[in-house]
Amino acid sequence: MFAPFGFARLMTSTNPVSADPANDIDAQHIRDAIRDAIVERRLAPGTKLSENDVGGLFNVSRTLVRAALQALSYEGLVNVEKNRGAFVAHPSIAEARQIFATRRLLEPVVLREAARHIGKPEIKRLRLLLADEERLTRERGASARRAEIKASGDVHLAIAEMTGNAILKRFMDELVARSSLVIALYGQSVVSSCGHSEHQRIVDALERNDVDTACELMLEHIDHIEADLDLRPATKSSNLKDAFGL
Amino acid sequence: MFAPFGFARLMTSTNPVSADPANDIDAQHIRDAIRDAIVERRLAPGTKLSENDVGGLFNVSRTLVRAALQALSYEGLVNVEKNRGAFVAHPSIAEARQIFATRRLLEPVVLREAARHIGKPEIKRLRLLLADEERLTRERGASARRAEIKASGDVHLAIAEMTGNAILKRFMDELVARSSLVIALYGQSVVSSCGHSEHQRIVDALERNDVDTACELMLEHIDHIEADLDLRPATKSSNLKDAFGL
DNA sequence: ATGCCTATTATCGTATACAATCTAGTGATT
DNA sequence: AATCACTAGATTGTATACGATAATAGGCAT
Repeated sequence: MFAPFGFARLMTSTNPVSADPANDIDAQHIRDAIRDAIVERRLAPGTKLSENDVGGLFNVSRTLVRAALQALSYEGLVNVEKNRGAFVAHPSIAEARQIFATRRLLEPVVLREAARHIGKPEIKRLRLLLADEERLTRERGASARRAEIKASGDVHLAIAEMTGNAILKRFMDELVARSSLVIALYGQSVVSSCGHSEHQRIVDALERNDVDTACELMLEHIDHIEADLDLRPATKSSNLKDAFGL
Repeated sequence: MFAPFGFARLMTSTNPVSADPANDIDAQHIRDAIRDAIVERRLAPGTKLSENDVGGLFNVSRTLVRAALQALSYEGLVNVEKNRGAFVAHPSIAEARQIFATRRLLEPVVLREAARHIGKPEIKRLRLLLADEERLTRERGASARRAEIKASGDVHLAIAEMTGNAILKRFMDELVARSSLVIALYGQSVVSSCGHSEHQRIVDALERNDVDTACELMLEHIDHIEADLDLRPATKSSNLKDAFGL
């Protein structure tokens, strides 16, 4: 069987790999490519990631693909089922709630920690990200939509990076990536036009050194994202929907 | 070259593997064995984990060993250097500080979250862990010492588990494991006789539902652990020490 | 037509093989 | 004596091969 449906989504359109002469692709490269594809929702939750098919796309053996999939499994973006294969994670409603619960717990901590290291240049960098995000909001097309999703996460990650704490940053990496998966599954609106202005207000508060307000806004922001999800206890149709949508 | 120095420390003494008939060892098994060895400080930071040697110990091929080492690398317990091999992590002073800084940020959050789910049975479970810990404190010998180290971490992990949040729990898993590594490297006293009574007071506070005090005690506890470390900027001897100690 | 059983095929799990890279040791040169 | 160059050995990186497991399809009985 061939890659069942547009597996080529895995590749960024500007980066054809087949017949690439200087082709030094390693496991990390593959891992990043798959993660980007998942986070930008080019790969739907539940999609099977066959070792052969992925390897074929990148012109590498299963060995490297396995390494990449194993790493992604550790990040919670991929589920590896023994003797069955790897699938793009398909978080349950309980997991979805847990991911957002953890964000509500961690983001204020991150924000306060970041605030201690934020000065003029950091604010400037955040403003640039916000500008990017806003520009994408106004553009049309699927590609802009994907970029917007990524940009929205990047704001949170940039703040995490400003803590200067690599561990904290990595925890946030995981949470943001998995959130994207949850939104892909349970999101209702195309979201984030509201999300953007909220980011802006958070940065405004940071600029005023008003960390308490920034934290409150952050919590509201997370609440709004979660409110846009349909986390009701699985109208049984979800099973059917999977069968068809896939 | 053979396993340079008592590589057999990797194996738990009660679990001989060679010539084991029902020998269904997988990557996870190896990963756990190595992690336990690191956390219980049977393997010194910086030790090279040769794929051949480890594979030989478990009677498996390099394939499984590589998978295990890769997973451990993601947890921060092992550093994999390209084309050079895997080494038990040897956290720098900066990393050590970061690990404890992150614990100071996270543990209060974890504690408050856990407190919401803690009732009589949870307190009872913690008391049991404390009893174990105290018993080990009084026992003599290296094996009791190792068990004590593990027991001390288990108290923190049990609390994390009581949050009911698997993600948070995993974050704490990583932090506690890496802390053990830092203590192995920079610890001065054999520690933890003080640590135990501090755990006890934290649980006491939890039992009284006095979460604020529990958090304060937790922060003091972490401070005490860190205070026992020698995190001065590297008397250059550390390089020499490696050469000899290994 | 439905359900159960078996044979086939595809995919994964692990070991092995070979190529690329690093390390150590030897000897020549300054 | 110290440094550099080079070769031999060991170790890792990646591909491939083979056995094990699970999904699939076809035949038979009900």
